[in-house]
Amino acid sequence: MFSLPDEIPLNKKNILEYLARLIIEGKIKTEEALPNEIALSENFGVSRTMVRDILKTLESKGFIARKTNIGTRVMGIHSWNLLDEEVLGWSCGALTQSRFLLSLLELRLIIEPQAASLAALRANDDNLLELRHHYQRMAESVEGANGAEVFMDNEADIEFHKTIMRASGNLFISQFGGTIRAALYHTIYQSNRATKNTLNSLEAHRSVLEAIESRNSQQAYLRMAKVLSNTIRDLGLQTTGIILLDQQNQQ
Amino acid sequence: MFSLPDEIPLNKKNILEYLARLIIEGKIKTEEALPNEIALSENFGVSRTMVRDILKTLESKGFIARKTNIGTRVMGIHSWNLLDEEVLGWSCGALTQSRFLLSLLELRLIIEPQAASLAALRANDDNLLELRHHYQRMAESVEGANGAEVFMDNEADIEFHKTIMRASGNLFISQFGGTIRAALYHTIYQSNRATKNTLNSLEAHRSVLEAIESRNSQQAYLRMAKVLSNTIRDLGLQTTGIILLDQQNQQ
DNA sequence: CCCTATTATTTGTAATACAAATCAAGCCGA
DNA sequence: TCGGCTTGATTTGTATTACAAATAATAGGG
Repeated sequence: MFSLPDEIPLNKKNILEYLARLIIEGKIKTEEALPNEIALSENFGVSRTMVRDILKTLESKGFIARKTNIGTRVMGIHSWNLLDEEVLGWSCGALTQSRFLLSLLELRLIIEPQAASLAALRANDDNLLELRHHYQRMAESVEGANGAEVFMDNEADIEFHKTIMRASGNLFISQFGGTIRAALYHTIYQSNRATKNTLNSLEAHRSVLEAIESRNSQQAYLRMAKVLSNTIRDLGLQTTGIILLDQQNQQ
Repeated sequence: MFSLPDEIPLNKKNILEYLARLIIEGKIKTEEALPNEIALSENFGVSRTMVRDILKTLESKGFIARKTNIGTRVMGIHSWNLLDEEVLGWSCGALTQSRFLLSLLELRLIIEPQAASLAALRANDDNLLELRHHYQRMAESVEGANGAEVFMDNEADIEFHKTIMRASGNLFISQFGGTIRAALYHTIYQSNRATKNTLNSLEAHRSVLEAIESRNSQQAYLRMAKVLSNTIRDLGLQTTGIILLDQQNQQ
């Protein structure tokens, strides 16, 4: 019934990911029932304890629902806990790009400029120090590269954005850090930027940093919006319907 | 060591909530270690199986981390999965109001106007029908009440907001529906609105509905922002640092 | 034909045993 | 004395078995 590729060991993590991907990819359709726990344990050759553990995790991520004597039924995408880091990671590769990636970029475009604005008002000295540190790492990685292939330290990039969200002082916005990590990973995978774009991107990040350091919230907002717009443009996508304050409308 | 009030039966759900609240309220501090599984099972008088089940749930919600031979240590608030509906529900009562509630309202102010804008562009006929239905229920509940005490159907209110988020067509924004439910619950608990405010609120909701129905995204954005601003004002709070397009800046 | 009781199936809980990981202490040798 | 290795103890992780509880399906009686 179910079987993992031979080279993959049958541990909890792998079986979990295998089943999750089957659901995400639609191999197991919504409302369909999974075999009962004993059948699954025999199928995978693991104990029922482990099967239950895996099912419990799938349940907590919103993939399935369980009831006594009903069994396990698969839930639709609207029940999935997409903001969960693992779920997001699995989904990135699987879900047919456009809608998913676009939703993610829209979310960033909504959240991150506001996060930058709040950070400009609320960041403490540690936040500012850390932010500058991450920027330095990005800058050094670009300088260190030779002219031919420009390399940007993606980890530093991710941490830069995460730090801003933490510095926003908003308990909920801080939570999106993990979400962004997966997003950037996927983004970077798709867009192998040209030299010029990388340099532009670095410059754009620097402008955000400086706006926050100088406590100018509106400028931080606008510049972060610019960073994201560039990313979206580089990916050859476009977002419609997000209302952004722009340069002309500055108060 | 740990003990629930006598009147509460010792089932999984109750022990889970009990431990979660201890952590949220700070009775068990961050980085502190919990007793091992056997000790806990003896303490509560349940099997180790159940204790493990509970701990696994706490882990999935970000409250604790577990390692072999290290034991279970409690994590800080930044690890908590605040967007989880249950976590949010427990937190509402426990966390010292101001920071938590303010974060929640900021999040709504960031997300919901944009959701309304997107909904104006993307809502399908079913969405519109459902939205109008929820509005009708709100209106009827107000009309049905006598002059003395005006009653607003909160469930309809919640569903109204959830429907807009679903109609936004954004996979991630849809996820905030559950978050908003808990938020409104808490909000309503605090603010026993005057008659006038209730009528104003109904009117404000109607204006959002009409903007979405007429596919005017910017108007939907502005009017939703108004709804939320009113709520925040009625609670006697104020948000700073959120950048909103306002009437004067209409493009 | 409808209502009720029984049965069967599936998830939920318990108890026990052992495996695996990891920290700490002790030992040994250089 | 220091560093690395071995050994043991502790704690979580996995497996097995048995039984409880919930509920759908079936059979039986009026």
